[in-house]
Amino acid sequence: MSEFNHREIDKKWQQFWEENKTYQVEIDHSKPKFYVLDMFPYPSGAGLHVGHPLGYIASDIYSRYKRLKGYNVLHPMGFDSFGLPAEQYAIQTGQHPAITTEANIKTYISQLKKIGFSYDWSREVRTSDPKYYKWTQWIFMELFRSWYNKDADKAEPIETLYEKFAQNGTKGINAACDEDVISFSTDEWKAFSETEKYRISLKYRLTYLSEAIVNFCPALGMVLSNDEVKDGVSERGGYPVIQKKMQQWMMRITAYADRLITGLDTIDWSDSLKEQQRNWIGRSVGAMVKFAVENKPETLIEVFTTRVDTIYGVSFMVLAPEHELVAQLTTPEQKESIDNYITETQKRSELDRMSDVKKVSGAFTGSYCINPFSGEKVPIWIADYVLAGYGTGAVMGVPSGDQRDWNFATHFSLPIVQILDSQQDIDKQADATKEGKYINSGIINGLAYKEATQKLIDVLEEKGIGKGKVNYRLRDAVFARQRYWGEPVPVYFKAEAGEEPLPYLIDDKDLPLVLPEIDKYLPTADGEPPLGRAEGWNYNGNPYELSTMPGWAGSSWYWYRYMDAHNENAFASKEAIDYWQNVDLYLGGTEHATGHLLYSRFWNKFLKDRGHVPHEEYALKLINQGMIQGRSSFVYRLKEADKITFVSHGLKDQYDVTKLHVDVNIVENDILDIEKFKATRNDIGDDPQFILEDGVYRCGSEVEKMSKSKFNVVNPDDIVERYGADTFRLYEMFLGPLTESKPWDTRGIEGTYRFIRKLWRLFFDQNGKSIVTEAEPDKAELKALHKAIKKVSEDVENFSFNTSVSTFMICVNELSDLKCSKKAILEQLVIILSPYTPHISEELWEILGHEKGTITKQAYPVFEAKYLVEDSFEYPIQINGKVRTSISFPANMSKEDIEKAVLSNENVLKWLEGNAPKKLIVVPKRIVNVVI
RNA sequence: GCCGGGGUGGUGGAACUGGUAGACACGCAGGACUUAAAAUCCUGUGAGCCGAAACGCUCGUACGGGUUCGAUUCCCGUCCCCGGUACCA
Repeated sequence: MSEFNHREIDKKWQQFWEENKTYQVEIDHSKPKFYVLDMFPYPSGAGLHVGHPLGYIASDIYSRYKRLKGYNVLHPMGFDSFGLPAEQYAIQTGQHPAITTEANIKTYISQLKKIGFSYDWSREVRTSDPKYYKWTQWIFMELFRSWYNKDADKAEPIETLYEKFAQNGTKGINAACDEDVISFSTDEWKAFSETEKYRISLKYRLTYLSEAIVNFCPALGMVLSNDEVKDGVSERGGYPVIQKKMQQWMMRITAYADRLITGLDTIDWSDSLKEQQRNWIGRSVGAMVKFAVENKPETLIEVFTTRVDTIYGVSFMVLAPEHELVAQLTTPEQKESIDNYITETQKRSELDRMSDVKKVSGAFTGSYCINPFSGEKVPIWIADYVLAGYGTGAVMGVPSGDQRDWNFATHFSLPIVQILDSQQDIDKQADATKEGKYINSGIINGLAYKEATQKLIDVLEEKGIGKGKVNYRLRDAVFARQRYWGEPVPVYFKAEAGEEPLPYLIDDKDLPLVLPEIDKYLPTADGEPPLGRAEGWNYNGNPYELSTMPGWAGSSWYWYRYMDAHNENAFASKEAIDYWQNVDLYLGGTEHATGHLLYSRFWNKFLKDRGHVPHEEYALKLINQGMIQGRSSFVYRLKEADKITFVSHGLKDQYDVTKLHVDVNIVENDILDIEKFKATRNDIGDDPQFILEDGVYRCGSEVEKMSKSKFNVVNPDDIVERYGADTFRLYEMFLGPLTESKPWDTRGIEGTYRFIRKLWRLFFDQNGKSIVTEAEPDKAELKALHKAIKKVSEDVENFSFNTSVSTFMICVNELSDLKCSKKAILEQLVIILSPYTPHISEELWEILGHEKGTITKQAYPVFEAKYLVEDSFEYPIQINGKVRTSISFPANMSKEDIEKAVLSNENVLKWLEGNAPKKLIVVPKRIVNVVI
């Protein structure tokens, strides 16, 4: 083989691995286990682009490295195959989402296989497979069958709650539950009917029904995701969208808020990601205070505040426009303005409401409430910066201490009261200080922050008008989608005579509840979700729930399914879970920080509580890979010309032009392939003109998100076909640090391609004759090799794959300069390369005379320090911070001796010009600085 | 807006714990080989300055300050870009 042929080599080894089931893994108690997990992809219709495999390549390198280090590595792949895009496609084309999904998965698998990943494909899972979602439904049922006992700080079977009710009624119950639970005694409990007991229990379960606000599009009759809403109208059709309350299944994730925070201290995830989760959960310590409405002492407005100490500074009360008391509090004179304001608010999404802080808006209800401490009358307003879903949906306005309140008060001419003697310039802006002593503050006058807060909370609790409370920004998760392409909720509704229907779980033996066939994927005429179209969609005559589960359901437990992917009796066998335990390394994007990565931790903690899994946290280490952006190319079209004319990038400033995206696949090194351009575009006329520079058409470029509409999508298949899987793998790693986002630029791949060919030439001469020798390596060769072993091992452990590719390049350059083709060196080089370049490493391993396919069974080489010892170091010598000369000293020379030697060095003395050094800094093995 | 991340040559990036900024690679320029091309190899390549050359000098890690003998690295402020913002996955 004179030139290395990547097509043949890739094919040969991919086939070999498949036939020999090289990467299939079984429970093996003789080896330590290691579980490397990739976030599984949603199989979109566009297929993989070069950005997707970045994390997969990194995790594959790590997996292969760990195997060479003697671990039994579980490295699986699957598909998160329920989701909105397949459904939208189904709505447009009538094609069943299962069919498009199946086709997309096929494409994904073939694309992934071409890159040579060491996945155990026998364990592949798909969330939309009934055999899989049977267990998603089962976990939903387990959640429904559980309540959260705050005393035990864990989820327990609902039966234990029934027992507690039977023993003591609601006395002493400390549960995560709905706000509106009622109190009762043992006797009352016993007197309740079974249905009544059941109805009560629904308010305690970890999945429950509740009202939640959704984006509703009346014209489409659909609930839309935020993604489908653009500027207040639906993306499809451009119809108005309003915020509407709707009965929804919810998950009581807030019960786990504290454990989700404290658990972060036990896992090796990046600080920034942990910080995002902490902030998302948003634990804040404060107080709940009830304000009675003027002349209606029985009507209480509850507010949560983290600054109860500022209570004497309250000059207004603001409710969310959706707050349940708004209608009742609005006086007839104010009704019109309040109604208008509410209508306006409904048009705005939560994000708009939060983002827009410059514009102050609000409306006065006409009512007042009474400050429970000062007894003063406080006007009640509504404003959209208060969100119904956070806290109690009401805030007390303290303009002197909070900038947003200050803006509101200033805008509406409400009083601003100073409450701390240390507050400064409160006529110009709010001052949130906690320093100083309170003034104008009744019972806390003269106190400092800590005592004042304690005193106020004591009084609140004593009088029963409030209490100290921990509040979370985290809200319970909505667990229902009015969509077709998701897991059916295994619940049916049944009513006692004359009663509201109640939800009941189907029997375990009836799982999975399989998604029914329907004629269209749209809501029904009367606005029910698509499942309303399914015929016979009932359980023994009782209607099923019509919503399906959200996208995150199936991805919240999938790592367990890989452990035992085909088990029909459990989500995974006890034996499998005992062996594989949890994920040692999890790789995926940061965009999942507050979604998937939080929900999955929640489900895992729940499964732990109920004894189904062994650990509180499922992913010990998490690495977030960055995004790969696209590099878009542009052509410049003349705005005014008789014929359609494009002008080259360098000349465009001389004309009036429009910038247009052009497919990056017909551009090479920024030079446009004009013939292909003409052939592939039908919007440029028959005979477009080109104004060239240097005889070619140069395109402009910009870095943007990779997407079809920007014509900058690069398909890994094309790259693999042209350069081979190994070059592609190396280049993806070489592109930059794993965790950063960086642009794809196909040009640079030549460098890694050259590297591979250079590597090949260590084995063969131009005629394809092997030049490998059995000679003993010398010190320089061993040094080059062991330097690489050392650096690459460190880099793999630290996930610095980009610098390890550089190290390989340097090593091969050195060996090439040394004309080293010695077997002893090449063998080890090929092994350390094999996680990065598995195909060519296998090939070269065989060429070196080893049994075919045995490189995966080798031990990872260990570097030997003796080859790396430096006998001396070259010290740059700085005079006043500028390098003026350098001196070489033995490696083991003491700091004192170096100092002496420096100060007696001729060159140094010349630079000192007779000045006595003030200070001498010697940094061992680095630098010497003489300050004069 | 809020939360998190980032900003270094023409380009992607490197730089250990604060110690010679620009490793490695792309691109570009010049050269060798070749009838030619490809491939390969060699040389140069942050900006500016001095000079025949060697040597050398000044500036330079988004911007403005600060700490330090010394700052891409630490601190304060500003600008810009990316991710998330609860129904995209």
